[in-house]
Amino acid sequence: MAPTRTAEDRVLDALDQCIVRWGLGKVTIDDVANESHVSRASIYRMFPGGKDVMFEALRVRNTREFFEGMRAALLDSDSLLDLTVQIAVYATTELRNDDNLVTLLATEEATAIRELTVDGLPRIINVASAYLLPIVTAYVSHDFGVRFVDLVARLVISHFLAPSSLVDLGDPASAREFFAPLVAFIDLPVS
Amino acid sequence: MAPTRTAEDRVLDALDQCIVRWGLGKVTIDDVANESHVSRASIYRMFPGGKDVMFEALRVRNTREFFEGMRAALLDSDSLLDLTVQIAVYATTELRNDDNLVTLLATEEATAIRELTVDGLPRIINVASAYLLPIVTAYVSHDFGVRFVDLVARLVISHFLAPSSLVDLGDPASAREFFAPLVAFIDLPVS
DNA sequence: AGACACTAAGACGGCGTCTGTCTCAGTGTC
DNA sequence: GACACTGAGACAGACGCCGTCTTAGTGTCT
Repeated sequence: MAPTRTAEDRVLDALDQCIVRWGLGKVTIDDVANESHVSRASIYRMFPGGKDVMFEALRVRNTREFFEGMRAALLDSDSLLDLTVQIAVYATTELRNDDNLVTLLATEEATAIRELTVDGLPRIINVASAYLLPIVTAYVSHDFGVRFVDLVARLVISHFLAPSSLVDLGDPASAREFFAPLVAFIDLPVS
Repeated sequence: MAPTRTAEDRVLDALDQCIVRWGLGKVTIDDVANESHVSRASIYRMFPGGKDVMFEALRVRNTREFFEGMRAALLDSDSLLDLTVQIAVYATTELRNDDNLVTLLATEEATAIRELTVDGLPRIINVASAYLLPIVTAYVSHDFGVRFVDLVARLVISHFLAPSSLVDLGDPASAREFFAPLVAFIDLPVS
């Protein structure tokens, strides 16, 4: 109830609530307006383009918050492998514990999968780069870091959607075993 | 998955699922058809009149199951007061523990309240009479029993929707204290 | 085999709801 | 008083849902 919460934040919070209650496909602008106590007109002023833009804004906010939480949770690492394992384990665990996401996968599977692959993955990778590149570049070059973050993001999401019998990225030991060969050839401890 | 489950049961189960997922007001016949794997045409054949009739069928089934559960849970009683307390406590507890109902009251309050008052109460009282009259008439006449079941049903629902500071019908002692004066003048142990 | 009952699939018109844009009146701030 | 912003609501158009209907396909009887 802090008055510092912007109107946009209140609308996006309301949208989130509506999605939880009624599912992605059933939310209307009127629902969000009622829930947020912001008029429909103001919502359209806030998100020119309407529903799609508002939904995209929520996804961007959620993605940001996801990686903010990750950055706050990362401990000091002594190698790229160590850092990668921390990232993969945190991300996998968070995804598995995200009740909204799990519900979405159960009730609106097609939409949820698109959001984690074709539709949403580019944005996820962009945000991941913004948050993780400064950390990753402690071990590798910028250009390599970009490709490495891209790779890890894809692998984590893929293993979340379709768990492998060979590896559990939610388990540190298993994740380490999995990533070791991938980073071995450039894993240089920071002297 | 028992093959004995009728198509109607499967449709009503699907409807129940859809309501849980999407809320009363957002369920479409197509949702139910997909969820139940019964075609839309068959649903209309099954419930002539469409959506309203199907919803009413589910409410009837739910009400029946509620009172079947109650009848199975009732222990032998030695007086009308004792029986009344058992009924009130069971009903109140069940209502409070009904997750679907609680969710409905949180997200679609207006509809949920109508369902427990103006719209649904006549049906509830009818079913309550059908299940409880045979038991109640151990202590009182048929005509009095009808009016008594009606009275108890109204009181339980009223106290569920608007809890009183004077009495908690979920608590046996409190319920006994509350009902004692109401049944005192006709409470005749079955000699 | 043929008659019968039943179902899934989907086309159809009608209607209600949602969308996105707009106007207008009210409020608070310089 | 000028300005920026908001809520309320009208509006046309699009869309989705409803309820009915037809058609083709399946399984069960005699």
